[in-house]
Amino acid sequence: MRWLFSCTFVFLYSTRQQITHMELTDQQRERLKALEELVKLGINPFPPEEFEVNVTAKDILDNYERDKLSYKNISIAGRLMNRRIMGSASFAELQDGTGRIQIYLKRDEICPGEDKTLYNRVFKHLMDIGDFIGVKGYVFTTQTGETTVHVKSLSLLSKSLRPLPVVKTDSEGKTHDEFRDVELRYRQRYVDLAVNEGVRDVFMKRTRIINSIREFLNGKGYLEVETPVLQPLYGGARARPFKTHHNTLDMPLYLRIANELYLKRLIVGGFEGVYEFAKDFRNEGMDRFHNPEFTQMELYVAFKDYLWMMNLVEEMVEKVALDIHGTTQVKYGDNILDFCRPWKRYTMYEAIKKYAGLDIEGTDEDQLEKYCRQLSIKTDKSMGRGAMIDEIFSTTCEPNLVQPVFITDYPVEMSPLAKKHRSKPGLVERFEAICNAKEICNAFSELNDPIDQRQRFEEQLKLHDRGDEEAMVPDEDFIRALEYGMPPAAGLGAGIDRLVMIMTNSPSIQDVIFFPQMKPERK
RNA sequence: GACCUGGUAGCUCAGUCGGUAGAGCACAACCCUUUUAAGGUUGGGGUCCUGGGUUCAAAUCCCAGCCAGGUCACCA
Repeated sequence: MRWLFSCTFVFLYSTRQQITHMELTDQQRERLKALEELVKLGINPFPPEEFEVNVTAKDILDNYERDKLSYKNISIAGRLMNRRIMGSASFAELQDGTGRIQIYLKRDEICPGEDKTLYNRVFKHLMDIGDFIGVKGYVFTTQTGETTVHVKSLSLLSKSLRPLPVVKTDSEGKTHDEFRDVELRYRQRYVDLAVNEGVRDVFMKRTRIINSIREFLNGKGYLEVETPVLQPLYGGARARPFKTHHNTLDMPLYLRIANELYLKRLIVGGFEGVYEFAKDFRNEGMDRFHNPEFTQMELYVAFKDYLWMMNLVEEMVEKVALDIHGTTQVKYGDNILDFCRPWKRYTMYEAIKKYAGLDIEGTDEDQLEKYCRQLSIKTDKSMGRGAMIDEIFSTTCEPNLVQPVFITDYPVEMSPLAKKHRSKPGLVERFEAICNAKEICNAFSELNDPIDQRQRFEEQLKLHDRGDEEAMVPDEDFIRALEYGMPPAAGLGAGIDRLVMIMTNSPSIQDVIFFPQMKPERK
């Protein structure tokens, strides 16, 4: 109780300090003055009472014309976004969670008696753009044909003390003074969401995409699970981790870079289909395709292989496109991407033959190094066959892969958790789905042979000792689990952020993550 | 990490050859009863990212730094 009291006291004290000592802009001072005057008039600028809402902006705009009788007695709340005051009558715009609707206020209707303060003083001078208000009244259509709420009573629900950018759209649909500065938009996403039309829609689509995938997987009978974010050993991907420390246990912990090894332990335990939408963390560079924390959906299904998983991925992503866009064709930048099944499938060797004109099947390291030189790809001694093939693929093929495509059968060195190919030595049973030149999924027939797995980990350890910080560290408990026996299984990792980028035509990963990572503001 | 570009009013942006800092929206005051990027009149508002330097004089030129975006590298 005492600490609560002192916290509250410190909070109030520091708030007052800030308000009195912080340098305020003229517009902030105006709003504080308005707030004081409201209090003097007996109006609480932050009232606690519920304001009962019985309709949304979208509901009115969608249905009023068809069903005018239902909109005689409405109550709606939202943010005041624009005002056009014409003496004793005014138009304004109210924005709620569903959209914007025009409201109409007449002095003598909201102030039927002698006292015109509510209109003349409160509405015209003490309320500002950004304030939350509640109105009651009825819906009508103006002379120019705009569906509008005729206000009979008006109340202030929450005062806004900072000026919101005013974004306007003209009759041709052109946006003026859009809140555009990306740094401000990402740092103050609340403002971005409040004033920029379309931003909210991107994030609503993000949730719908995740729901669509979840629905699909639940429909197949797979179980959504949760596995540790804090891991004593990081594994399941090639990446540098974030390291942290547990005080009581006095031991290092890592934020997960993947959850693969935990989900496979669950397959060992007898679950036959498990998935998780996982926040993963990778301590690497950032650009418009990489945020240090990102969302990956991983799925493991017993008794299946990577060929089966390819069909599932096609079905799943096609469903997402249909759920979000109603068609398999999705506009991204200058391209129309078509997710209609079946997608093209190339082995990695076929892709390199097609796009680089090189036949690398059966080539030795010297020959590959020569090819790399031809393509001006830098090589070093740590690079084996696999690494060079991977490099050749990413420089010559990937940029050309715009339409969704599966690339299959990767070199074994790059895939320490994938099962060796049933018929092609040196390769593993793995595929990536690539779209718009970026990987969106990665999957394999999971390696379930504990002896082979131990050897792969040992190979990785050698790479690690040579200075490869991304090489995987051996996980003895995982091997122990495999030794008890894991059924054959197909596994998948799907980059949710990148899928959302594509489905929402967003050029940067920061556009699909509410609060992308940023350096602190200097103050 | 390297290179390129940018940072000016609350927002969006101009700012010429180095010579007292500009516009639109927003804000304040006034007018206006169906407007809609409402309109009209008047007015206020600036650490020109920060710190140095050159100069009689710097938003502007030079150097260093901070933040952001882009390209590359690293990385899936």
